[in-house]
Amino acid sequence: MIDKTLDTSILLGLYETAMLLIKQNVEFVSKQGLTNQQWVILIHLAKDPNLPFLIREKHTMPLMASELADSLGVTRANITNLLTILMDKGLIKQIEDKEDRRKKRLVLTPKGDKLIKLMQPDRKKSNAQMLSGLSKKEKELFLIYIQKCTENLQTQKFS
Amino acid sequence: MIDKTLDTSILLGLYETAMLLIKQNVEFVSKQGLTNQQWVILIHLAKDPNLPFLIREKHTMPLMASELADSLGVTRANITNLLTILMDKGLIKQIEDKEDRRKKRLVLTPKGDKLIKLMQPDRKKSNAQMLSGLSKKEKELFLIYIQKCTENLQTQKFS
DNA sequence: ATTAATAATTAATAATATTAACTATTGTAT
DNA sequence: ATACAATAGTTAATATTATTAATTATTAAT
Repeated sequence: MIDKTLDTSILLGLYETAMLLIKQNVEFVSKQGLTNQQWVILIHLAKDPNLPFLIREKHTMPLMASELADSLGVTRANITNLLTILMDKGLIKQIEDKEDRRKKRLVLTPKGDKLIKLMQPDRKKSNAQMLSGLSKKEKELFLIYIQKCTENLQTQKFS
Repeated sequence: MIDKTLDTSILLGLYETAMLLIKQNVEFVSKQGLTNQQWVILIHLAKDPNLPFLIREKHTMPLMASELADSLGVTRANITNLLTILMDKGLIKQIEDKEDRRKKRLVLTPKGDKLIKLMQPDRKKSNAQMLSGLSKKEKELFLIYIQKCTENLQTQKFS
């Protein structure tokens, strides 16, 4: 018999919430012909200041594929596939790095930029709906708890 | 330019935390030759009282495949595949429902039960580590916020 | 008695991601 | 200066995970 604990209830709760959240997002972005992963790449290139990866690390130069792989937690090969699709759609383009010719910097095209801007209002509405019923103070605490978890999960790797 | 908001920071934070959490769990359960989904099914059959699905709905009878599909948010066909693997491994078994012969109830075998019990100590340790640095009071608030999100995400479907 | 609904399964396929091998370029250590 | 390692990206083959559509069996509803 497994006992009921706060820790495990939180973990399984987080898991379920994230699954629902992804499902909803898949629905949202598929209206624009995007997959969830493609969308996440686009908001990275749009420098969304809410992205944990961009909060933790300052990036003055445009991102490259390997940095996206880091942030999304997938392989570079996978990122290559996703970027090819986004380039075929004309939403992003690669720029060669003059200083290091191995690197390719990634930026939104005007079309990609326009698409992200177009989706913003509905996106914000849907995000607000997910958190409705929580006060500003509660949301601030919520964010702190989430960030604490991420921190713990990332340092755990080295134990 | 996308603006920084509490709502979106929380949403993207949740997303990242869940991805890290799943990665860690995949590592944990793969040591026992399980995938993440297989593991989630096993703790359902072990009646883990921390599972949101089991908190929301009382189940006196053993679960059936369609209920698992509901809880995991996947198709019944997918569940069938997962159950076949778990039965081949001898971790679960099907029991025919006498009252309704369409239904098949799912239970752990002694081997499956033993495996779950064996994994519990490490599981609890890892869950505690994810939440280290948070007080009991903070954890209680955290759980309430998570449950509020799930609620909001589930009612949003009908808008 | 017929039709609809529910439960589970099967087969084919879609999607998503990984591994391993390869090219090109840059960094490092003799 | 040369050799070796490391980084960045790509490609091809494959693994995985999940879905859709069709099928069987059983039960519910009209």
